[in-house]
Amino acid sequence: MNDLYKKEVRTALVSWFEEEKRDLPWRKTKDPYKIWVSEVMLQQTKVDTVIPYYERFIAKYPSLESLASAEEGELLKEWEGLGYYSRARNLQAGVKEVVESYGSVVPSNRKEISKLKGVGPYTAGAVLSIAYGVPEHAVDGNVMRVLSRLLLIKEDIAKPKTKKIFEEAVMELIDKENPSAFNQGLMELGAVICTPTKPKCLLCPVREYCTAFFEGKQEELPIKTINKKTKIHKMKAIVVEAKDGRILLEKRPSKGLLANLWQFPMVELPTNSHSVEETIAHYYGISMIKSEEIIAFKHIFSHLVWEMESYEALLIEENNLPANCKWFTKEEIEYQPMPVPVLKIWNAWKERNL
DNA sequence: AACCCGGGGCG
DNA sequence: CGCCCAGGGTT
Repeated sequence: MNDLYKKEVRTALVSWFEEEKRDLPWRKTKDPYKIWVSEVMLQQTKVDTVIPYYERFIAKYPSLESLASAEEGELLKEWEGLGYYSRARNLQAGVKEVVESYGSVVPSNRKEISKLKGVGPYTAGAVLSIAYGVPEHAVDGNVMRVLSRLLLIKEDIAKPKTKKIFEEAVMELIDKENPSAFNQGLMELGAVICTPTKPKCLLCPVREYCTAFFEGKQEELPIKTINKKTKIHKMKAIVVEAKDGRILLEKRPSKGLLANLWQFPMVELPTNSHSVEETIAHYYGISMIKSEEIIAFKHIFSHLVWEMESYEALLIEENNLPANCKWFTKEEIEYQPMPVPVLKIWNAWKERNL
């Protein structure tokens, strides 16, 4: 890359961004805390989904201090549906560190900000450049895709080592006068123009500098090796209502998938020798007089699929429950953060019974 | 370096 | 329905 090429690329990118950028809530502020929150949410979810979550979250927790002192259950309820719940916990842990050890000022250098829980190389660079105007790289999947095409980088982006190549490329190209617009411009380009499939090259502000476009290879980049196969778990869940109207919930293990969240009692299929209802009733030590299928759906994420069916059941008598089970009033359930598949069961059940 | 962690969207 | 997307933490 010669100096003229670099200058022309960053000028074209930054002016395009300033001109065309989408009007997003977190682009109205330079508050490092709010930028931080938005970046954590955007790591896992598309912009359109994040917007309402971000608005509610900032309204409820407008400052570092308010989030630091938040009750965890309430925090997770705000996060409900976003997934990756450990990131909400890590975000709060990081925010607490800032309040307690940095006088409520988010650090403005990579070394210190990277010590915060949940702040990795990407988030560090994003907050530093966007909130503080520090010329630091913020390489995410969008940036790797854009640069692999622009500079015809053929390394496998699935390999951890490869990210360093892109970080160095960003540090060479970055606009030191406006690192915020430069980094956001790369990501915006990846989001709206330089998309994974069918990139809109004819609308691209840096098309004339794009090596892959010149060679007609933009659809072949980036190179990425395939990921692993999906595991399938078929589950059946039941909604058990006691005579006093309370509902039985079970707490998930403290580690692993959806750690510590509450769900309806469920068993993995197939069950042999007994019906699903009998198996569940036996396992949880309860009795049921009827069960009826009300909903079926599946829940997908990168390496696992649940196929769940919900049953409703009626409790005749309470026996000794497993230690991780508890009766909740219907009101209490509304304040309980739950996985989306469990929520769907609950909403379907309510629609039929309340 | 490999694996784990949700949920949504697309063809 | 199969497939893709993605950054940080843990092992």
